[in-house]
Amino acid sequence: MDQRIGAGAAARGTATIEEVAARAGVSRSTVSRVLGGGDRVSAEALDAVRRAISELNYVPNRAARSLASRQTHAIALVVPEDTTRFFGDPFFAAIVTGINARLSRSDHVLNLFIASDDPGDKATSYLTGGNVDGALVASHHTSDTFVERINQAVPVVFGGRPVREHAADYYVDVDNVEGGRVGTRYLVERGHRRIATITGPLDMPAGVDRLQGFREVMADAGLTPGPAEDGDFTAIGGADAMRRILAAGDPPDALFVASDLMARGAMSALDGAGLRVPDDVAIVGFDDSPVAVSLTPRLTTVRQPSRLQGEAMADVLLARLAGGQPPHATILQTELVVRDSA
Amino acid sequence: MDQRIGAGAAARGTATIEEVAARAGVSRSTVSRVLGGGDRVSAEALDAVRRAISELNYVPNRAARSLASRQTHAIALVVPEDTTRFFGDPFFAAIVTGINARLSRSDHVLNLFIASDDPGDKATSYLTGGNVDGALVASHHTSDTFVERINQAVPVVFGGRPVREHAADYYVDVDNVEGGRVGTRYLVERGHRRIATITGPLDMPAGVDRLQGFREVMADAGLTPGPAEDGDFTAIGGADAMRRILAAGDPPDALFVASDLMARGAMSALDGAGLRVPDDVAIVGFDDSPVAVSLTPRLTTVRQPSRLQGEAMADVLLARLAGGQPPHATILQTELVVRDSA
DNA sequence: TGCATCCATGGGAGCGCTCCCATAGAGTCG
DNA sequence: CGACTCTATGGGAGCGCTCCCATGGATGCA
Repeated sequence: MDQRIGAGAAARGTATIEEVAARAGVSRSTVSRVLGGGDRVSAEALDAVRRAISELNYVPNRAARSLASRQTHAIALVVPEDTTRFFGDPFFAAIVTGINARLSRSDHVLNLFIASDDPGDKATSYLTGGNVDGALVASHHTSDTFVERINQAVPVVFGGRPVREHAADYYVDVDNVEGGRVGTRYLVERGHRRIATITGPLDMPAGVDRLQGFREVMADAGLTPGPAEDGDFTAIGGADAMRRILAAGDPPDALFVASDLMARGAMSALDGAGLRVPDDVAIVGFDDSPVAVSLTPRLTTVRQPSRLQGEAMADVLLARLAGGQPPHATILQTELVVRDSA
Repeated sequence: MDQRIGAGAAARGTATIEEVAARAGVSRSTVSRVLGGGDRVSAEALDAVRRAISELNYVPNRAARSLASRQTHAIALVVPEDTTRFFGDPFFAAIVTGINARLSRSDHVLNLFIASDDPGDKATSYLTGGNVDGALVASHHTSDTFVERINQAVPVVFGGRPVREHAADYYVDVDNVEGGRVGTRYLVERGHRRIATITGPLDMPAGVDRLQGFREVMADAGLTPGPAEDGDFTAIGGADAMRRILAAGDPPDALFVASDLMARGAMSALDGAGLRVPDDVAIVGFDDSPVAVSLTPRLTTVRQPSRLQGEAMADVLLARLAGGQPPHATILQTELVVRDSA
């Protein structure tokens, strides 16, 4: 109700640092030191302050702290324009979960920005205007100009290798080339010979790298790679790509598909064409997202540690903010999960 | 690079309000008034200030503003524990998009909180500690104790009717009962008689309400409702529910399914049982999320305006914060989208 | 013409915190 | 034992803004 707004504004009078100090019988400065980690504070003082804090249920005022320290303790999560797609993909869901998990162990808050490339955009000027300490960019497409601008204004960590990679950039990625190799190698080892692939968009490093892994293994095995069709990392795109592959004649006996979602599309297209998985066509996906086990047959897939990737992104950014020297590139390993589709 | 951190901290010296004032030849106060909406400011002053702002590329310092105004201009989006599910559902993706769209037109920022029910939880004390102006709660399950606590500390708007509805609560929901009626009525009008339903979890209002709509129409039509099985709003749950319905014997000739995701599961189970959609069993889903059109046959479904729901949630909260008197309940209408599955 | 009223404007005070410097007391060392 | 160092502590200043009140000029009305 409305009085709750009023009450909120009043109850907002959470204790201040002065009140905590008074109760603990120390000065403001000592409380501040305790808040900052408890260095240079005697054991008794530390104890008294901690007790006062919990008795008064004291929560430091972020605004005051930011103003004085010139740090915002806020981190932006910048999400590419196409939100529905972003959130609709379990891969991103896992990343966000990981970021959050790491951040909840720090005293930073996550600000969510659905970024548009609108020049003079409010969000951009907010980010470059000193209102966040750093940004996590989950864009997997061309690093639009606004990302460049943000990258110049505050420390940024990219999820996935940036499109226009710059030596100064920081990013956390999965070893997509090796993932592509692992998935393809499994198919080769199982005796498949006519192996096609459905790729991610080739303007995205993840799409390119997985395809490269596929090609390397095929070449090493002395096999001619089957068709490679772009499935756009979506279920619909995967189905379309599958139909194009089938329309080309000479159906493959196996398929390396660069995402689980696309594999789902491919499987339904295969089904429509009367082909059976894995008997007629074996399929290996990529992600090991929840959809992998929801399919029939359950999908054999290359697992990428997406949640971990989110945590690592936050980790690297936090390390940079703390003045550390984290590596520019953090590469996480993939793992094959064998189920029923291959 | 690291010097970028330093540069950032220095470049952080975005112009201050005083600098803008000096450049515009007015006082700090006048600039502040312009920032606050430009009331009580002469046309010339207004113009000069606006020009100075854009020339200096001035962005107000949020921390200082918050500290002085005792408003944080931050709004929390509280997401239930189960993140993967939350983000994995396109329904929620649409809601988040809507919230963001509305907020980007205000000067509020969105803080994302993946809430755990951990008592003494950092996030909870942050939220109740006066660090946000209000919260949007996307929980569709039991309103856990932490939500209660937040609800007492700051203005909250719920997405969906709260489980334990309280007269003082604000929420934005879809007319689920009517949606259930619309979907079922279509099936009845098409001549189907043995109509079963797959429901959402019955501890969620959306699950209960859609079922109620289904039952009402069946009763009005003088039909005996077929089995109602809980599909948990997931694809897997939908498939399981479908199998249970089939196992009960006497297969229905139509199905009202309370979400598109569950409809997808149901369709694959039907397919496994050798039954054809819509010839053997007609299906009406609920949501009209992207999966509806990705299915074969494309799903006839009850569209709910999820993006709009997100916008409305933000709208109501903003209105409350501005001291307005928005209605406690905002109910959005559904609409039948006829495609190929029924 | 005089006085009340209104408006645009300027400046002081203060939001709650951190940072820096000063200080007192306790050790340490030659 | 004096000079020095080190540690814990307190308090002033100031972060950049908003809010409130005072001011002076313009306007309205009798």
